[in-house]
Amino acid sequence: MSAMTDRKPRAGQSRVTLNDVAAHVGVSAITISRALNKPALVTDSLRQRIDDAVRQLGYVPNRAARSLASARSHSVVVLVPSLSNAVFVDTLAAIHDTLYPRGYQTLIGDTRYAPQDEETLLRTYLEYNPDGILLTGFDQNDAASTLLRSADIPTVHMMELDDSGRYCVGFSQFDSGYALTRQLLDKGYRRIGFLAAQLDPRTIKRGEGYRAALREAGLYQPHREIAEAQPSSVGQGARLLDELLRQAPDCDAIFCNNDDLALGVMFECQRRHIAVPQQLAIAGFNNLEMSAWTNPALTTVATPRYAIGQVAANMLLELMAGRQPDSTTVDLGYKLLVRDST
Amino acid sequence: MSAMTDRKPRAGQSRVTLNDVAAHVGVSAITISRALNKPALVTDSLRQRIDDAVRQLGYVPNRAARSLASARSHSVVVLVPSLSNAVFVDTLAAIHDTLYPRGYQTLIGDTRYAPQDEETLLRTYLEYNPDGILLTGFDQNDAASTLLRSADIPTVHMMELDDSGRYCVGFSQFDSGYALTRQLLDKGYRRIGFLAAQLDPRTIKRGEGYRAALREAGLYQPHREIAEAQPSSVGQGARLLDELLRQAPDCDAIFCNNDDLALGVMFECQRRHIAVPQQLAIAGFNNLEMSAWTNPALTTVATPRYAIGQVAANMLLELMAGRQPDSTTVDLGYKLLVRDST
DNA sequence: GGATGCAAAGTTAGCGCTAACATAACCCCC
DNA sequence: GGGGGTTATGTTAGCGCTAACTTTGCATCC
Repeated sequence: MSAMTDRKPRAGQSRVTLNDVAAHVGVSAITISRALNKPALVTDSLRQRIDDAVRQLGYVPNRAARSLASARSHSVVVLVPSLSNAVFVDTLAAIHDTLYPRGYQTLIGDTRYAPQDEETLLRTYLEYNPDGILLTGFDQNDAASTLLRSADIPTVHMMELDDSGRYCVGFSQFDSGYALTRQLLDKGYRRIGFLAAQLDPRTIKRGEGYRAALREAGLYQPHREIAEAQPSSVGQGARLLDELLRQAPDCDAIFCNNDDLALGVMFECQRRHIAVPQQLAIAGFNNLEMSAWTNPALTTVATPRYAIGQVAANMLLELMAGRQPDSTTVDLGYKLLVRDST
Repeated sequence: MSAMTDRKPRAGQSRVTLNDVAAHVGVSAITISRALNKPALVTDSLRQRIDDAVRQLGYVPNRAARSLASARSHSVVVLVPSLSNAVFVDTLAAIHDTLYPRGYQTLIGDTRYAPQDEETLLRTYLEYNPDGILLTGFDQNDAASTLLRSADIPTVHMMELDDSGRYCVGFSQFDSGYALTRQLLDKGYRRIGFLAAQLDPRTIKRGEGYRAALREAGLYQPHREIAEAQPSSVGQGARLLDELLRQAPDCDAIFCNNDDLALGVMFECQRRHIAVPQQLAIAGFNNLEMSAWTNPALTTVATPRYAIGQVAANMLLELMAGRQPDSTTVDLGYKLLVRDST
């Protein structure tokens, strides 16, 4: 009220700044800054007037200026290998849900399973001066590792476990592959095939679990295993089944490294009139939403992807606050879901 | 060479800056800036020395400072309603592929189909001072529209068309729904059901296309239509089929608004021993990767989502460069894929 | 009633970079 | 051989904000 100039932001010119708001309210810029960032430091009535002015002028803070002045960007970079995979999308959702209320913006990068792309993305995103970084797995290439080390920014790895002292939240990929295979063995299957695509480190570790379980049972036969570097997909599942049945026609069960492969296998079985699970049992991995609804319902491994995002984000919050998390490694386990397809 | 100080960046202290590089090379900061941003302005030999120094010191530019000094952030914000939907993921990939080589970083926001979340996200992302904005559809709420207007940043809308003068790249949702229904009618189906979930504006428009086609043929019956506000999913497809068959057991075809619904319907038909397409034809929408591999293969509508991302990003590049695109609206069409499920 | 303390607001300087202008160096040509 | 142009580099200032310190105002207490 009283003698306030009523300039409204001049259209077409530069955006409204803190100084504009300050002039409008009749206080100094720092007071506006405080009212917005540390409201407790400003008297109620003044804060009220400031809030009104902000709204009236349509003030939008400039993050670049804030970041430059405070050396904190309030941004967190998350790199995932794929956005086409529901696993990572669920994790991203959890991360956003955890970080956003705490004032951190999530910057998402899709590395497409390519360490080179991951390095490039990381390099670009470091320019944003993130306060924290969330990575998938430990498969960074040398250049990326060097970047990370010299950037010296709190970092948490997701999905996998490791005891090198790096912060990580996930589950044992090896164990989960082992357990699912063990489960098939316990059900009486003896000629168990394995189909994998993409061949990222986690896929490979699950394959190792499969192999270990079969070796232990004296039933491992290399020709029952097909690993394909192409991305995982339903079509890939159908193709790989064809290939597998050609080189090992007597398989009685198949461990598909991903539910989408399993779906492709299932449809291909329908086309070939192979009864599931009577003639061929099918198991998948990840428990995608659809997997409960296939016909027959798909046996799979439920992975705690939302929880991983939550716990990793919370661990990162601790690190960004300069505190030490209780432990460097959090194992969130996995769960076998035995359904009608096995 | 010669008398260069060999200080290496002091670990633990603040990051290496342009000035550090300048001091190391023995030139002024602006020259380093130029060597990195406009290499043609610096002599080859000097640029070589600068590049070496940058590598040696591990210099990472500070985007906040750059953005503040130049009033250009080299960032583009993209808001999509969902990351669980392959449609938007493919569009995002196209956008990144188009913008990244041109020096723009893509900031991804997931609005979860909620206009309120979209507004909040937009508000936050505007703090990054994006040079351009890509939005999905036109369903921004009032506050978001006001924000957009006063921010005065080049904006392109994706997926839908509109003739209000806003820039957009997409296809006619109404027409595609109409065309698919028409196709079913031409095949001789007379009691065509419609299943929709999510009920976002695009879903609704496709439903209107369905209705128009049936009305035109004198075959529209409201009880054959079910629209559910919950997100689309395979499980939802199974549930909605149950509901539909309860209120309209004599349907001879079903238009599912999304391929994942169609997949759920297909599995549910298998469970109920309903022959597809003999007893019930099924059509989906979007042509997800899996749709070619279902049993029977799914009739669906292929949507040009990658092309939409490309064209929208290119249009945005034009706008950000201050040029006028040839037209405000680009219709990329759609394609009926008639397969065995109808 | 003046020293003390605390709360609320202000002043100053600078984060790291680049726009805009200034200068220096060199070339060309009549 | 000096005006005019071109190219390569430097100087200055400031983008919008906040950290750190300073000032002001006011209540409190012996």
